[in-house]
Amino acid sequence: MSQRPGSVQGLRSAKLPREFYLQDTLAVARHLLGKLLVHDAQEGRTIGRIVETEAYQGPGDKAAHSYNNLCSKRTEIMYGPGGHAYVFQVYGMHHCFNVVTRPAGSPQVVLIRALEPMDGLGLMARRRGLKELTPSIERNLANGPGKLCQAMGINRELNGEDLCADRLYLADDGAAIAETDVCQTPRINIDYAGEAKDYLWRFLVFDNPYVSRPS
DNA sequence: AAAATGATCCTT
DNA sequence: AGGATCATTTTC
Repeated sequence: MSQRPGSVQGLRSAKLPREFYLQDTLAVARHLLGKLLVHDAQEGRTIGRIVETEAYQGPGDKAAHSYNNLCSKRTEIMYGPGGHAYVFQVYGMHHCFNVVTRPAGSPQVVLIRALEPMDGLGLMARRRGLKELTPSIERNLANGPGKLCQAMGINRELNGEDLCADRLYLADDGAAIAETDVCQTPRINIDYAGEAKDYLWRFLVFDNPYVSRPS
């Protein structure tokens, strides 16, 4: 079954414009819920709907890689303009995909933590090293930052990628998450971050089966 | 040059 | 609860 570029399952979808990413980081994290993440790779197209995010708000945020304006080879992409990919490797084996927010000079990002698989599920399963696709496996395809990168084929080669271009981008297909369906919790695995560990900067869709951890 | 540290995932 | 596994960062 073929699909026109710019359309998903028959519905027209619009790529998010640069201005979207320049907003306040908490607003970006909130409004990325329900949006589509699209990767057009050589091996095929994969699409997932975002159901969980975390905001990392720059120099004053002890959990952020850019805390204290730390700028290194790894973090330099965060210091550029919003709307670019920040991809890094953790624990030597997993990748994390972040969206850079705010104008240049303000090193803030939103970590994408979980997706509901929408298209290219076979390819996602193959990349994840899974043989079959049961509903239970489908829920485990992209319910974590490392797993979604593996399923979507996102690695450091895509670090710095312009999300307003055609390879890797986010899109709005008209689906909206109601305020009453948005949960906020502390961020995951940042116990080292002092008082910042309690900030409610994780956003997830209430009762959604594709999140990394239930609300 | 060497040691420490993970924005994770999988198995027990 | 613990181990895998290694790039990046921090410390000597």
